[in-house]
Amino acid sequence: MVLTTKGLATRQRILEGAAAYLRTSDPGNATLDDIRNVTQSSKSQLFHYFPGGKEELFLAVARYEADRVLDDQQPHLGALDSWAAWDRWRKAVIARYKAQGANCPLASLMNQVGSVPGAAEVSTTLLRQWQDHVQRGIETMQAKGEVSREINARRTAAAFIAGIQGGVTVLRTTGRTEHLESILGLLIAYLRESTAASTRA
Amino acid sequence: MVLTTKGLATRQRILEGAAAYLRTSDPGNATLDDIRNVTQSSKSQLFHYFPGGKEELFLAVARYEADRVLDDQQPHLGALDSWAAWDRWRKAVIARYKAQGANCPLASLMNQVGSVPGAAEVSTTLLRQWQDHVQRGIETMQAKGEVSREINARRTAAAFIAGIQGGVTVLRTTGRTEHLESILGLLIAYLRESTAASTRA
DNA sequence: CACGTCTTGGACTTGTGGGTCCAAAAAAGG
DNA sequence: CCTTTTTTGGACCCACAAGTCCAAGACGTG
Repeated sequence: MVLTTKGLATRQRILEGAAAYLRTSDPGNATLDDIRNVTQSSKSQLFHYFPGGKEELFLAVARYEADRVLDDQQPHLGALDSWAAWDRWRKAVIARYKAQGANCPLASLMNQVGSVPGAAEVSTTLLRQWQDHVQRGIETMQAKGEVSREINARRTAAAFIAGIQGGVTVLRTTGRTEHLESILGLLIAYLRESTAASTRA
Repeated sequence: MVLTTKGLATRQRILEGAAAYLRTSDPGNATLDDIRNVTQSSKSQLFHYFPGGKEELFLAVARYEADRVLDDQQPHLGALDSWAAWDRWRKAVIARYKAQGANCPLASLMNQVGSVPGAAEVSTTLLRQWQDHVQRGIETMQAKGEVSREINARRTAAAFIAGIQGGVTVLRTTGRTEHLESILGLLIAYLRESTAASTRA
């Protein structure tokens, strides 16, 4: 399939329109007709630009959204080199998910891991990149002597990822940000207190 | 609707069969015909015992599964009164979810929070009960002087819930228990180290 | 302008799955 | 037993949504 400028524009319009729509409604119940309406396109356009149909389109949206997740945490996530930076990052994460509320496109994606092939790969990649950033942040703090060297950076970064995911899950379920704020605060406190704790070990 | 003994038995057969089936397959794609096959029942039986149709049946399954979640953590969860007890609980949680793997009935339930009315109530109730148990455990340890009184039991219990949820989410997505083990270990370590930390505060 | 390719509209097909209905079988009850 | 109520089987209906198809429109190129 060769695409002209016009074709690419249409494809992009569909992709972004679909992403925006899926962000405001349960992807599980979304239909191609919904996408068609919201993107002002026809059935043939949908299948022309996404020959794999619904599955291909939704996966493309998932990839698109996965990029946004990390972007929304920048520049903080990429430079966790002081407690102030960690704090800004914490607030950015909370703000992002508070604004997003009950509609987490990535969460819906993860639910399709079982049914849609490529979904596992997309979400696993995202989680890994996310975790890598946090791990680098911890290691940076260790290099500066702000975090004990006894902390296992990789394992602790994994805990951060789990904590955030869970906080978001609870937020999506109950509508309260309390859990997310609590776990993030606790994890950072754990890091900060590690220097003192390490003198006891 | 008045049910005889036989009727109740049939209803129960459907409920448990559906629960077992939904545990081994993505509830999002499950159909009433699937349930019909696996429970050896007819359409009329399904609608006779669950007049609300699919929604009512699935919600009943959700309630049924929600009870199992806490039961599977007993008796440990109900008596978090020593570090050994916390450790047994930790292992029970990990074992439960490791065995369950990618199919978490509750997770699927939470995804329907948006679309199915009663779903939010069921999962919120479960999370609250779960959190209450943990909170009581923390308070018990505080009473015994094993955990610093400066720890906010409620907030920390919330962090545990978020951590576990997230660990399970990652497990469902990637198939690895690493994150769940990491966050649980970290949270308990945080509690244990709090006594020492409080002497600094 | 003419030709081929890319793009688009939308009618149509097809499969599927939730839900309805009725008549027959089985119990319960007197 | 006979009547009434509950239980059951499964054919049927209907709506909806994914995907197909073709003809027409737009656009670039020689």
